[in-house]
Amino acid sequence: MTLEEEIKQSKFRNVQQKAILNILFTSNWIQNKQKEFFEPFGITGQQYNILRILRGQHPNLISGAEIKSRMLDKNSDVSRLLDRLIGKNLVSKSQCPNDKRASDILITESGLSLLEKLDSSINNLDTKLNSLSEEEANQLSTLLDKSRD
Amino acid sequence: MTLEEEIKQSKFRNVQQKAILNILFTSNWIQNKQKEFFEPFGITGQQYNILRILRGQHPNLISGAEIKSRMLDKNSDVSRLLDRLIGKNLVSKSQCPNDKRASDILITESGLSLLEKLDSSINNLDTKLNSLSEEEANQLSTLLDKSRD
DNA sequence: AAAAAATGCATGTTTAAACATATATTTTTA
DNA sequence: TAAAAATATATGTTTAAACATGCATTTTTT
Repeated sequence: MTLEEEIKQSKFRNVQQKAILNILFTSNWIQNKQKEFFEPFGITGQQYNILRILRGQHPNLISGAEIKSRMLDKNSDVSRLLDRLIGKNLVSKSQCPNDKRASDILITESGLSLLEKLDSSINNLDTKLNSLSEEEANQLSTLLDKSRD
Repeated sequence: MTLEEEIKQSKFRNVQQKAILNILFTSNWIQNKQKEFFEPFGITGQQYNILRILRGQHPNLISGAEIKSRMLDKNSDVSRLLDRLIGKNLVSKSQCPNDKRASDILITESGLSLLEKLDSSINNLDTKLNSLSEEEANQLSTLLDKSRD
């Protein structure tokens, strides 16, 4: 289904504006699919985003600020997102000895094994979320990078 | 700045996944710019989305359900979004005589004149939000449509 | 070294999103 | 036509996002 059909709109100010609406619409569409996917595992897309960052870093420690700088949504309330993950025992936190303001965040064994469970089906999600060829996917990324210039 | 730089990540499961992250990141980026733009006018992006739909329809009446079907975010809480717009006197609501369940929504004069004020600078926003050529913008829309197949 | 600025994080508060449920009405089905 | 299903909206409740502020610590400036 094209954007025009999805939002029942046939006229746009210009093709650039149409592309913007399409980005916003597609982002919502992706997030809805992700929500369905993560729901049985008891986490949200944002929480998954943090767990993935922590695994990428594991077994190194990482601060909250560093996590924030790597997130997709730069406005995230990392402090309370981490609280929720700690509450689920997926993440642990301790004071950083070198910088007493900062905290050392680490993914727990339980968090790692949750991610492993997800790994097996995450490829299904990728293909469900994006049916482009390699070349097309690369083109898309290039255009998105360029559109933010 | 490329996605890799923006989220400090150089490896992705596959190019499709990278494209997905880029869509989500770019959508957040756009929404942040829009928020800045709309802030002085006292409305949010979603509220603007509704006002635009209502102007497109004006002077015809339109139901809440029909508005919802045209919105970018299909999960929108249209009922309370309309309440807020009515509170600002930008929109009016009455019971639909043909279908007593439904409501007839209409943009007010005040709503129309707000949109007119926005029109003059909205093109600046478009160009700020998307620096692609016509051809590239079309390509981008095509790829996004295709990625949702 | 003292003062000023910046940083990392927590937390209070307001606002909105998410989710479920309720109600009235209309449409469909049997 | 009576019963069942679907529709349009409102609203209660829980949860999270948004925004601001505060505090301790570190870094920079003078």
